[in-house]
Amino acid sequence: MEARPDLAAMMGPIGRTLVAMELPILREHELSMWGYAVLSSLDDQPVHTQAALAEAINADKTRLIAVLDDLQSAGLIERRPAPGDRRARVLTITPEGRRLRNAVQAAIRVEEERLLEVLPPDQRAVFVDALRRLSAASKP
Amino acid sequence: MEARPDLAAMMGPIGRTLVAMELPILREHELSMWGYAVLSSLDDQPVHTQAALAEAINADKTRLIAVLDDLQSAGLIERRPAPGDRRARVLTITPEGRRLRNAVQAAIRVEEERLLEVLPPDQRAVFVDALRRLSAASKP
DNA sequence: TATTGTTATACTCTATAACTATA
DNA sequence: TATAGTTATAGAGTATAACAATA
Repeated sequence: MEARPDLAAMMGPIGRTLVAMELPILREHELSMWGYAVLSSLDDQPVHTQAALAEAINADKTRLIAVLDDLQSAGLIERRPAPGDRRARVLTITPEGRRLRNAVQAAIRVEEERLLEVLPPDQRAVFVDALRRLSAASKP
Repeated sequence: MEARPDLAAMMGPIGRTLVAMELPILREHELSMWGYAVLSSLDDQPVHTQAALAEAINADKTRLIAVLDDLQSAGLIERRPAPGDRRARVLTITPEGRRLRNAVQAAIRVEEERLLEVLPPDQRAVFVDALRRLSAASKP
């Protein structure tokens, strides 16, 4: 067993660097971190209840409400009553929301690739693929 | 440019899984997350001011004080006045502190390796090495 | 004047409980 | 009775400001 720092001890600084890199980009687009998470989640497919969205992005459903209010009043998402259940709200991203989300993600991607440049070229794809596998296995 | 989730979006769930895995181990040894971070930092070498320790583990110096009080009264660290500067305190880990730290880290390592089993064997070392490079580059 | 450790205070984020309207 | 969304409240964690001792 080789000596190395704990995984969490290594991931902490990387995570802080990623957040510090994203915050200016988000602020430039007048979007909060949670707002961006919501847009990213809705970009894949519409969600049929706010509770489901909260669980999908690991947020508290009570905390999401102000976020959704802001996104809706900014015209980035739509909150329509669900056809079958008048309690629920169907959440969809608007074309403008998708445009904004794509712009933000593209800017973030540029910075991410810059960070990944500290890795030997043949390690980069392996690292990203490993992250994908581990995050998929960490869903619960 | 291949499509993939943001790095932060993938690291979030992994980080939560790691924390959820560590908490029971820490509780079993009656150690807080910050206490473990302090012991791990001091295990490498003594630190000559509390402020330096705070910066090393990315903590607020005011928040560290209660943590150090607990560790000291548990006999896991020593806080001695610095020879040259009577304001400062030299922080050292005790033999018992080192024993505890090693036990906790060994238990964490077992669980980490179990998580890494979702990766193809030839990806594991690459992933850990990439984490090490990225965290080293994320120090500021 | 600046720094070390400390205490006290304020603030942010998050979770808990309670309410309404539907089912 | 249970669930979706909402609101209001309480709690944990964190940062900010101010202090005494020393440099």
